[in-house]
Amino acid sequence: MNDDAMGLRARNKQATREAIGNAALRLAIDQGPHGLALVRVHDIATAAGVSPRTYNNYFSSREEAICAFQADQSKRVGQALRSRPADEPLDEAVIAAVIELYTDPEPDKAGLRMIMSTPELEGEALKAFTMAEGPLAEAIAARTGTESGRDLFPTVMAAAVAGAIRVAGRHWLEPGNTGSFAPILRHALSCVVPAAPPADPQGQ
Amino acid sequence: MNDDAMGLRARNKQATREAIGNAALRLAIDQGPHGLALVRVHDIATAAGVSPRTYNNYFSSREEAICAFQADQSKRVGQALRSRPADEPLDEAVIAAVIELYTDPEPDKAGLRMIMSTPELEGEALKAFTMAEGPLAEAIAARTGTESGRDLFPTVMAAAVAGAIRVAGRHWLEPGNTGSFAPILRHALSCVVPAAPPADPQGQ
DNA sequence: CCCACAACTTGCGTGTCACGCACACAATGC
DNA sequence: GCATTGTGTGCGTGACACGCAAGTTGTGGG
Repeated sequence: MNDDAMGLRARNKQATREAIGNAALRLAIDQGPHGLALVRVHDIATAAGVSPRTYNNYFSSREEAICAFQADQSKRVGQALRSRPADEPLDEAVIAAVIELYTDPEPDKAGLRMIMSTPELEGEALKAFTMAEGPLAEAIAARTGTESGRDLFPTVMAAAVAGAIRVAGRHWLEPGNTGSFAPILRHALSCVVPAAPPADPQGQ
Repeated sequence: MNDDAMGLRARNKQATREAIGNAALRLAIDQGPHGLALVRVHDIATAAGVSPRTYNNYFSSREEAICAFQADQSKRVGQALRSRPADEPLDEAVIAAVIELYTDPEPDKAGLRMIMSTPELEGEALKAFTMAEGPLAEAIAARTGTESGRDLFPTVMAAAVAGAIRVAGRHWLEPGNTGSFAPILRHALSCVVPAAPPADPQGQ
């Protein structure tokens, strides 16, 4: 998938980035949402097998490193929509793409809970989710034909979809939601995607 | 409006908070989006007439101080919706409330541009806009009757509206948009608010 | 196969910052 | 008036982001 057409350099770079991100997230989860200040840069770097100086060649703050996995996930939403069949209606395509992306591997609940219920991470978490908007808006515009008159539509819809994903995630984390992520996601998306017939109106 | 029923303490506190926020924003605008690192805490505190230590009794980062005005504005969205007549349909009420809030005093374009086009401020800016979601969701739920089955609807719609406001702001700042904020805002909101008949489908 | 070039990692030094702590002072309630 | 509580301020500390200048490891041409 990404082994070819990528030199050794690029692969190593990707690997270290993921190593640092995973180390940061793991350490943060270990300390819990109330002990984030105890996660030192030195510990993250050591756990990832790099020097502290290298760590901040990749990330300029602990928060950014911890939320990196969500940021990378968000970047894939546009691609996911583009890989849907071209004749599929926009609403169905968006819902299918998002659900597919977020259920192939179901998100790590501990990680999601960490970044969504830690006040110090709120800004970076929002940045991470918002990263879906740009590519997603372009993918939507590509489908609708980039109607210049309704220029705002793709961008606004992308923002709405990103927001729905975020809200669905928060809802999924609430105690008592032990089921899978898919139905919650579908329900949330059906609130903002135009003319989307919810297959399960009862949702939660 | 807030002079009565608020002790001397609370009023002073509010005043210093605004003083620090305004000073931070003004200094940031002076340096421009590329010189944010040159805005020192000491300068903000001095400009606001307080000590640096007091500054960070109110804000724990320069970014937070700079974006404070937008955060305070966002907190008023819920209130704005609640003050709409109860018999008004939800879609019209939301659009009217938001437009009213964002055009009574039209937003300061320099300030908006500062917080929306400075990468280092992205996280805090998103936090500021997102602060509208909680109160707004409650206000929406109060109108729809807090249907427990479609529990997600108010939250998702609030997120969509907040996103639309943010996108509209970004669009308004683009060079060439010299008109007022209202029509752009209306156009953006009509993309996410259900069954909203756009009075001007051509928008931009 | 070897070599020059570019990219990446690392250690060090520096300026800035957030925050705990202790104290002075103003506002509040009885 | 007086005790209490909340707020402003100075100082000290620990951590961090980042520029700089090596050393080290991939990359591509001859």
